[in-house]
Amino acid sequence: MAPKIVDKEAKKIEILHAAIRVFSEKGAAKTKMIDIAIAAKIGKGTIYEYFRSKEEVFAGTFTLFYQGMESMLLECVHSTDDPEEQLCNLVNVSLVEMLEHGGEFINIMMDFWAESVRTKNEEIRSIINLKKIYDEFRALVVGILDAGIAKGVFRPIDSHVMASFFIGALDGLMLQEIMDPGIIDMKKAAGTICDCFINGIKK
Amino acid sequence: MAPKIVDKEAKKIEILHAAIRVFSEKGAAKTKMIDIAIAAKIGKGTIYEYFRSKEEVFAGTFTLFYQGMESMLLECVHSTDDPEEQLCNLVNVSLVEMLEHGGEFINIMMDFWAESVRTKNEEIRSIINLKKIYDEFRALVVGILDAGIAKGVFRPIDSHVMASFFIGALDGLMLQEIMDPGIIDMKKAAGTICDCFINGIKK
Amino acid sequence: MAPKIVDKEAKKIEILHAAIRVFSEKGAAKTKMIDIAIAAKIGKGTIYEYFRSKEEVFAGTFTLFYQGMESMLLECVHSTDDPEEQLCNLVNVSLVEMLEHGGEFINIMMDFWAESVRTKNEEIRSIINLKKIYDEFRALVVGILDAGIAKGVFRPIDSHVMASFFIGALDGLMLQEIMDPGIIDMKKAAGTICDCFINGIKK
Amino acid sequence: MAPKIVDKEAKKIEILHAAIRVFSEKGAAKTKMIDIAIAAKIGKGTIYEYFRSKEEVFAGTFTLFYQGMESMLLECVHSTDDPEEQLCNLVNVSLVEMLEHGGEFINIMMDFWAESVRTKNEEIRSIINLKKIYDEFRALVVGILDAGIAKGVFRPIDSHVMASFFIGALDGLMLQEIMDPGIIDMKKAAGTICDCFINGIKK
DNA sequence: GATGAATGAGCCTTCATTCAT
DNA sequence: CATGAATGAAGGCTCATTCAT
Repeated sequence: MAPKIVDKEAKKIEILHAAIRVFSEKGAAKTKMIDIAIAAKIGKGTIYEYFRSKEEVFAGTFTLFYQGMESMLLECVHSTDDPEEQLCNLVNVSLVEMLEHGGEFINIMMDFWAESVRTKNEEIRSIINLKKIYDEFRALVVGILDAGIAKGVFRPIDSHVMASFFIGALDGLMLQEIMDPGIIDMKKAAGTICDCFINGIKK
Repeated sequence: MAPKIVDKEAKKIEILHAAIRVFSEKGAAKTKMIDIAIAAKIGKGTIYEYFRSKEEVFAGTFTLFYQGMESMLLECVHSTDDPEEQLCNLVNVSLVEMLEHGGEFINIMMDFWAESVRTKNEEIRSIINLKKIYDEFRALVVGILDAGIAKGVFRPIDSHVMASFFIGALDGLMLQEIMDPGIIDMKKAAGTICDCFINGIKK
Repeated sequence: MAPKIVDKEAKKIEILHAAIRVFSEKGAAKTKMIDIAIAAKIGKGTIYEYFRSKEEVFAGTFTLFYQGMESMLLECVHSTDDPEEQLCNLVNVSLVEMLEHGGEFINIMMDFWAESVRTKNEEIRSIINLKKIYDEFRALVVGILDAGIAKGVFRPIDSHVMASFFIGALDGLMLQEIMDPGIIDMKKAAGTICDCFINGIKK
Repeated sequence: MAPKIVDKEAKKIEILHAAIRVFSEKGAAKTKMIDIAIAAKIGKGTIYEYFRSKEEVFAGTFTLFYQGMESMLLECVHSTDDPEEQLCNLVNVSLVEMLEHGGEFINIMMDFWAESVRTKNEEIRSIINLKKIYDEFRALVVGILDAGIAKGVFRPIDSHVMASFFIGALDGLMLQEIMDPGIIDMKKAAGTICDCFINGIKK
């Protein structure tokens, strides 16, 4: 029984990874179930053994994405106590690592954004809840900034606005990278931005 | 003859505005031609008197958007010679004005991003050419930064990376505003960001 | 008043000739009202000043066709009393003259055939009544053949079957000419066929 | 695997037969996909599992028709060496057998003629290539006639014109039968025509 | 009268989902 | 369990017809 469940779960993840590949390439709206099936090397009907609908597959990819992102971010923050270093870690992880290890997620993110804003399906809305996730992300950064301010490392800036700005910059850079892959030297950008951002708020 | 042309063109624009409203609300993929027709208070078939296909309507909304944006940005830059002021103008226009006067465009922008990256239709690709538009936008900001560096107002930072960062931050902030309207006090944010950004690169 | 009516009638005929051109080229089913309007160099709506529907235009072209054909055939027969000559005249008129002066009719005839067999519209059926027309045509030929038999010029063949054969051959040759224009040297064919046909039934 | 292929192919043929029934009754242009689906007792979408478009279904019916006709004609010719008998066989097969066993084909033939002449779709044109088929048919008859002339059975007539005449007569007779079913006693007609035709060219 | 902009019924086609094997 | 053949709801688009000018 137990191994069965594990297998079921493993296959589900497999399908989700296939789905991510296709969503990322074609966009969720233009992806057909058969595309996912082919990418997962299974039959079209099999998907429905693991998911009730296309929307549920989409929601599944989001959950997978979110789990990965969350652990990445927390790791960044927990690896040090220095606010400056924490921010730099976030920049590096977001820009460099994400592009390298999860290029597909970046592309699919556009669909998450769009779906998150517009879906009327309450179940989906509760899963692809980017409002909440951005809130959490902002809270994380606000925490770092406030700690820095408290330590006297940063100027007493408005940490909420600043966090939004910080997160926005990361998203916006990724967006440009998506629109025109290679246009931005991400390693260089990460360095410059850390530098500039810290500079802008340092006491 | 002349009034006829004006009327035809005016109706086209009217339809595009209706389309923008619907695209922005439902997303382009989930928008049906009948939705646009109803929003424009015309018959379904009438749209095809002005556009050859749904895709062409979508491309039309983009062109409308782009024209508005372009003139806005150029206005910002031409109104002064001071690099600092120019950057602040861009921030203000992007965040404050755009949200106020073009809330719909912000929403529809997600569809432009997605379509721009993924469409295989060459004609559409040549119209919704965000790669080119971002290039131009970056060039504009690079010009400002380089002027500031030349004047000795800014540190000798990598202006291309900096421009990407700057533009990214604006996009990213709008994105957060879309995800969660009202979460960011845009007027305040604009001020803080001008301040912080200039601070970060000022000599 | 009188000239008005003449004008109306003249314009109707003009439109019908335009319609014939287009029907003949594209086929009735694939012809659009706008095609006819353009061919007639009038506005789309104007057609409806003269005809109630596309079907009525189609029926009109048929009537025009039928009138022309009928007078042609009768002329053939009335120009001589000799049965052999009458048959040869029919052959010549059908193959040579028709192709030369009414190539368009030949093409459109396929649509008359098809519509005649299949229309369920009783009004149309009563106009495009090829059953009746072929009956008349057969009766005409049967008359010639019977006259020839009575005169002792022809063998006592079954004149009804023979007439069908005769008419069939003319239609069938035109059909081949339509499928592959130029494949048949019609002048030569007319001669050979007169010769052969007469030979086959001559005493 | 093998049985699967057979089944798929069998169902395709089944659909084609249903399509032929409907095309033949309503005409290809006025036939809707749903009509074919109902005639085949399947769902509308199922047709698209076997054919890519309505046009392809139409082309399929033609191929079915052509295969049947070709084997029929060749059989006629191969069953004997006597040119006279070969011609009579052709007459009999065309008129009697075809009407009895393929009445539907006769009706649909009008659509083949029309489509063959007018389609601009190159793929369809290459399938419904009546020009080629009539060429082959004429060549077949020319061969018989030339053999008869060589044997001294037939007069030295122009065999190409004669073949066109012969084939034309068969088509033309079927056409009259379509226009007015039963008007022609085909068995009698076949006999009379064999007789007359042979008589007309016999030495 | 003549026109062409407007209309919506109707059709082809797609694709998510079902279900018999 | 896995599959893919079957399905029909749904949507983009066409075009005959209407009607205000």
